[in-house]
Amino acid sequence: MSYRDVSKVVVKRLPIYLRALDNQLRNSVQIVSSRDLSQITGFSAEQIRKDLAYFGAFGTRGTGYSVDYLRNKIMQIIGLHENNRVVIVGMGHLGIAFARHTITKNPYVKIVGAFDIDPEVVGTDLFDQNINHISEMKEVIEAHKVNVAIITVPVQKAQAISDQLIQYGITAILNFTPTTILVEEDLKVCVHNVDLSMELQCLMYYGLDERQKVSI
Amino acid sequence: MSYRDVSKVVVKRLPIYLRALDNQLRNSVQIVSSRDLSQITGFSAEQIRKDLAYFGAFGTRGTGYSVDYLRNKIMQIIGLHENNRVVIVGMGHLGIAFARHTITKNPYVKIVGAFDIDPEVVGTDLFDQNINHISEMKEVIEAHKVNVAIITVPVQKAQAISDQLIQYGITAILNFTPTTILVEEDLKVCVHNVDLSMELQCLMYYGLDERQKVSI
DNA sequence: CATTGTGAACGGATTCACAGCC
DNA sequence: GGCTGTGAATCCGTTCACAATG
Repeated sequence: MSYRDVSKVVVKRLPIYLRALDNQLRNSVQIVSSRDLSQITGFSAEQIRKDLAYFGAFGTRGTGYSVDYLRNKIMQIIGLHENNRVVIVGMGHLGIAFARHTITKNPYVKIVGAFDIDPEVVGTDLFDQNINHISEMKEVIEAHKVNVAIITVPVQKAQAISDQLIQYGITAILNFTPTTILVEEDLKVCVHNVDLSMELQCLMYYGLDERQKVSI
Repeated sequence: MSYRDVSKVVVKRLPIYLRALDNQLRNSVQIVSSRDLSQITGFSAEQIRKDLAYFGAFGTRGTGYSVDYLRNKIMQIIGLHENNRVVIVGMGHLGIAFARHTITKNPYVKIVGAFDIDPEVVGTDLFDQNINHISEMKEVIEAHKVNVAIITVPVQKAQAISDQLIQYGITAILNFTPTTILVEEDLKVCVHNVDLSMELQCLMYYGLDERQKVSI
C-alpha cells in the first residue's frame, strides 16, 4: 500500500502525533507507548497504533516507540525532511501572524517570499527579509522552485491570485480567505481551505447553553 | 432528539451551507435545490438533505429550499440569531486579524472584550473599543454574560488563561495556540483547537509532487 | 414531474481482541 | 508481563432507492 491510499483522516492526525512527540522530546522523554500518546492526544491507543502501521512498524513490542525515531519517521512521512519552501501572499495581520509563527516555530518550512500589493507594506521588513510586491511572485517562485503557497489576501482577490500562483508552478495552496478556490481537475493542485469565521460559527453551536439546545 | 446528539461532522458542514446560501442570496437567487447546493459545496445532494433533516423539514418537495428561509433556519440552528458575545484574549497579529475579520465580516458575533497583557498594547484602539488588561476579563465576562472566548496567546499561557476563562463562566473556547487545552470532563466546556502550523503540515503531505492531489 | 425526506444497504473508520514479540 | 501490530467485529457516516408531496 502506498501513501496515496492512506485516508485523509489518518493524514490529519499525523501532525497531532508529531506535536505530542515534540513535547515529549522537550521533556527528555525517550520512549512513549501508544497509551501515553492516547492520553496526550485524546485518540485511542488502538487508533494511534493503526494509523502508524499504515506507514510501517516503528515500535518495539513490550516497550513502545522511541520518541526521537518516531518523530523523525513522521516528519519524513509528512515531508518535513525536505527543505520545504513556501511563499505567502497577503501581508495583513493574518499573513504576518502566520509568517512569524512559521519562521519562529517551524524550522522545517522556509518562507522564501512574502508578497503584498500595498505600497505601505511592500519593502518593510519581515524578520530578515523584505516584503515584495506581488509582481515579483513569478520570479521568486520559479527561482526557488516553490510548490506551496499560503494566501491571506482579501476574498475578492483570492481566485485571481490562486490562478496566477498555479500558473507559476504552485501545486498546493493553503487558503485562509472565506471562499472556495476553484481549480481545474486536471491540474492536480491540492487546495486546503481554512475559514476562520467558520471555525467560530461551528463553536457557537456548542457554546449555546443547555436550555437553548433542547429537543426539536 | 436534541441538537447535541447530531454528530460533529454534520455540525461542521452547517457553516459551509450557510456561506453557500449567503452567496446565493447576494446573487438574488431565491430557491435552491439540494443538487444546486451540492454543486456549490462539493457535498452530495443526499448528504445535504440528510444533514438538514436532522433539524427539521425546511424544503418543499418538487421545488427545493427557499434560500432566505433556509439561511435563517441554519443561522438559528448554529445560534447566530442570538446577540452573541465573545471575548478575545491575546492581541498579537493573529488576535487582531481575527478580531478585525469578525467585526467587519461577521455581524452576528459581537466582540465585547479584547485583552492583552503587554502594556504597549493595552489601551490601544481596536476599532471602536479599547484593548484591556487581562485582569479585567472577569468583570467583562460576567457583566456581558459571555460564554465564548477566543484565545490567541503565547502557548505557555494557554492553559492558565483557559482555566481562568472557564472559572469566569466561559463554556466554549476557540484555541489558536499549538497546544491541547485540557478541561475537566464534568465542566462540559467545548474546546475547539485550531493549529495553523498543523494545517500547513497537513498540506505539505499532499504538496509533495509524487503524491495525489486532493482537496482536504 | 421534480424534489424532498428517509429507511435500508453499504462502506469506511474505529474498536475489540488477541497473536506475536521483546 | 507489557506493548505492538493486526484480522475480525462493530459502529457510524454516506449513499442508495424510493415513497411522499407540492
